[in-house]
Amino acid sequence: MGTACEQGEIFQRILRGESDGDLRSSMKFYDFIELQPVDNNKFMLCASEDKYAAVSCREDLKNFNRRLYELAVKSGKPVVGTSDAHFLDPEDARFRAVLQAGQKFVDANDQPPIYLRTTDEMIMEFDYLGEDRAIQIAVENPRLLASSCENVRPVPDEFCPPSVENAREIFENTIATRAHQLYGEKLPDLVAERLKKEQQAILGNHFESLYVISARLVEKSLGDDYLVGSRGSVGSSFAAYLMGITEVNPLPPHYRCEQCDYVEFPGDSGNIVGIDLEQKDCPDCGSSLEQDGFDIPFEVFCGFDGTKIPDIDLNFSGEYQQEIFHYLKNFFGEGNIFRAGTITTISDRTAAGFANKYIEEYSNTSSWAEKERLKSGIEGVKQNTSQHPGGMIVVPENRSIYQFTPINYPANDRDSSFLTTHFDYHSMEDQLVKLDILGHENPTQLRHLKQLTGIDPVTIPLDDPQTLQIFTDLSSLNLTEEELGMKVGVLGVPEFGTIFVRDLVTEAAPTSFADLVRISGLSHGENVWNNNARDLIKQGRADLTSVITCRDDIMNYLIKNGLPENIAFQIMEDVRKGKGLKPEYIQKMQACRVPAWYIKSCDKIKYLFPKAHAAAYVLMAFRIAYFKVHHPTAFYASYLSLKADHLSAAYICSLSAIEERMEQLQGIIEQKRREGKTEKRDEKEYGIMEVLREGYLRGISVRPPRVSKSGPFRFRVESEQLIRAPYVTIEGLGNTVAEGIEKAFKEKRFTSIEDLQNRTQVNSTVTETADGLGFFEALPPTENRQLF
DNA sequence: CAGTGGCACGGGCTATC
DNA sequence: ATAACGATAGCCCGTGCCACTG
Ligand SMILES: Nc1nc2c(ncn2[C@H]2C[C@H](O)[C@@H](COP(=O)(O)OP(=O)(O)OP(=O)(O)O)O2)c(=O)[nH]1
Ligand SMILES: [Mg+2]
Ligand SMILES: [Zn+2]
Repeated sequence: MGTACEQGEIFQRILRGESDGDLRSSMKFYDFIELQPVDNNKFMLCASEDKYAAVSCREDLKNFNRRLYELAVKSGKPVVGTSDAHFLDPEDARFRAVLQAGQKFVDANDQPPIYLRTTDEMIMEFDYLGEDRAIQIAVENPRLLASSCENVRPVPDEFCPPSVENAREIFENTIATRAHQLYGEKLPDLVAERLKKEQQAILGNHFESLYVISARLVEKSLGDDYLVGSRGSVGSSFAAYLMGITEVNPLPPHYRCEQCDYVEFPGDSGNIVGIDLEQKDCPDCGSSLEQDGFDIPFEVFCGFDGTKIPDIDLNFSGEYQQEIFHYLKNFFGEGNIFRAGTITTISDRTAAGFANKYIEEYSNTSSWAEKERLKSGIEGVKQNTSQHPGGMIVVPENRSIYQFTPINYPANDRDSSFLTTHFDYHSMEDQLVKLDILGHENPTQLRHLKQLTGIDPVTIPLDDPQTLQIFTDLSSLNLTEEELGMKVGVLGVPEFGTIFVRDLVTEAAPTSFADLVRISGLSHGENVWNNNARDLIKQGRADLTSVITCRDDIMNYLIKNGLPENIAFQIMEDVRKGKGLKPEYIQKMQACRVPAWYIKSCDKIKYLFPKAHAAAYVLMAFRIAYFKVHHPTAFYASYLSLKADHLSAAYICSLSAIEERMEQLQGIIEQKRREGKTEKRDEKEYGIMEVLREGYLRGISVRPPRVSKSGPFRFRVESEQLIRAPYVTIEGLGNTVAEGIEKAFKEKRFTSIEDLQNRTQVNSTVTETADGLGFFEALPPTENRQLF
């Protein structure tokens, strides 16, 4: 425990003029006394505060240090020279100034010289105490201090998995029972071998508890009638499939009989997934066979040698995420579950803003290079802490969170029901396990669709031809390309509806479920489709089945070409993280006659899905698409009530309002893009409007609920002819001023739209439409909002 | 009725899966 | 390098409004 700088207790006492005796007794608490260079305290000479009034020259500052030294010696405490370093080199003071200017400090340019002194510099700083003492302070005592510290390892380095009672038994029993349920009394060799391999790896790496608790979470959610979406690489695990953690079956495409034990792996069905197999009846009992299997290697999840520590990802309904958090906390206990924290840094835009501001206020340079220098100098500086989207860290019973990280309330909110780790989870990922409990809207939407139609999403036929057709043309939607302005009917289908994916779908022309999985892979990550697969297909060098569409493609292909398994795996991992290919890997690939285009393709990819994730997402997308084709009203209703909770009634009733809004949004989006803004709310709203518009074109009657007011509109005319329409609560619509203003407009209380705009003080842009008014701005969202 | 503290909302930026 | 990965969410700040206070 050292005495710190002039803000520390001891120095403050000196400034207050305390006696030697008092100072010495205060010093007892500390292990060593710090002396800092006098220039560190130079600011006192011209500071206006009272406590510095008596400090008038450098000699005064030296005298402070002389006195500290004497008292320390008398108290038997070692004196250590410290520089109070806030930056490394003197010239780095500029970066600190930029940071402070950005945070509205005044006089940011007045920086004390708090850089790291070299030994020689440090000796010089204390020469007024005499050379021997200076050396003692700068060299000998710091060494003494360092040597008195034992060798400590602040954080354990071994893997500390949580333990769930009987986890091994539960794990083994569950997968065995379920395997026999699905694949019969005697498991086919392929199934048995896969299970054995996974079981060994999972138990060997102490992962069974994570499987068991994940299964429990899914069970809990399903029990509360909230379906769970699969996600992540865990769909590569057959054991996970058997435990209900994922609905992705990683076995090769196969048939299986629900009524008897018949199982068939047709083999060599390379380009398709189980869903695409031709339908057929059980040769043993005649009932219609089930088809499944996406053909995914377990190693994508776990690696070959057990060094990869995977996580388990789950998509819960956003509405239900908190519920699961609490369930997890109750399961492991308050002190064992923490939400992972994240650390916000000063990044591109903020750094640029700070640099600009600094230059504007403190410097007159117009040099682009200097601006970039200042910007890059502050990039990456920690700014704030925040909450991880869904990462929950599990601390085993025999450990304490403090062995790994401090913890804190998110955003200093003491009412928060969760604490977050102060360090991000990467600092403890090799020690503790993390469950990724993400919130997503798909499960919520499917839940609504189930409620609206009575159809259970899991029963939806995944080979429904009309649903598959929307990825080709608009025939299933009874629309024309002219009407809709696009060739395919994927608007509103999750992760398929954006212009980029629409064009991709159009170009790639999928004809099977397997193709959809490929497209899902191709449409996520930079340089997977554009500048890559797309060109290769155009040039005829490859086709949809041979380009790289997901991580697994790479690993499988390289192993097939004769690369060692672990190298193939490592290359896959580097590629999926966008690291490009190391020269040694390129050599190895060339040695195995991997074609140049393939190597280049790997090298360009910036991010790549695992097939398991693509499959999981296509399953969800396909079901939502099924509703879109066969139950359109329910589809648009569920979509809009989830996504468009900001639309006012008048807006929803008018096609012209929608189209005008779309036009307006395009302008805003374009401008933001030009300015390099990162905010995407307008783009999101545009996407919603596209779906809304499509609903109209399909003749769907999308109407707001009949508004039953919870009270009369408060609507009054102020003396200065300013109409105020305070928020009123309308059941089902939440708080809105829209209705009241529209009513006033219809009563001709405004002379024009401009008049309305001027006198209502509504922030929205208002336009007149055929059937009312359009309000183009977000209104307060409400809970439990039902539009239909 | 001026002053003020607090809240809601929109917008900007960042993190993460 | 060519426009394009999609989705979800948290935190902070400025602004405007409102209720409360004295
Ligand atoms: N579109 C998109 N999806 C992502 C991105 N990062 C992650 N995801 C999705 C796909 C992942 O499979 C899923 C889970 O993310 P994880 O970080 O857990 O990685 P993943 O499970 O794929 O691999 P892992 O075995 O956990 O290392 O979330 C991304 O940058 N873009
Ligand atoms: Mg994962
Ligand atoms: Zn049968």
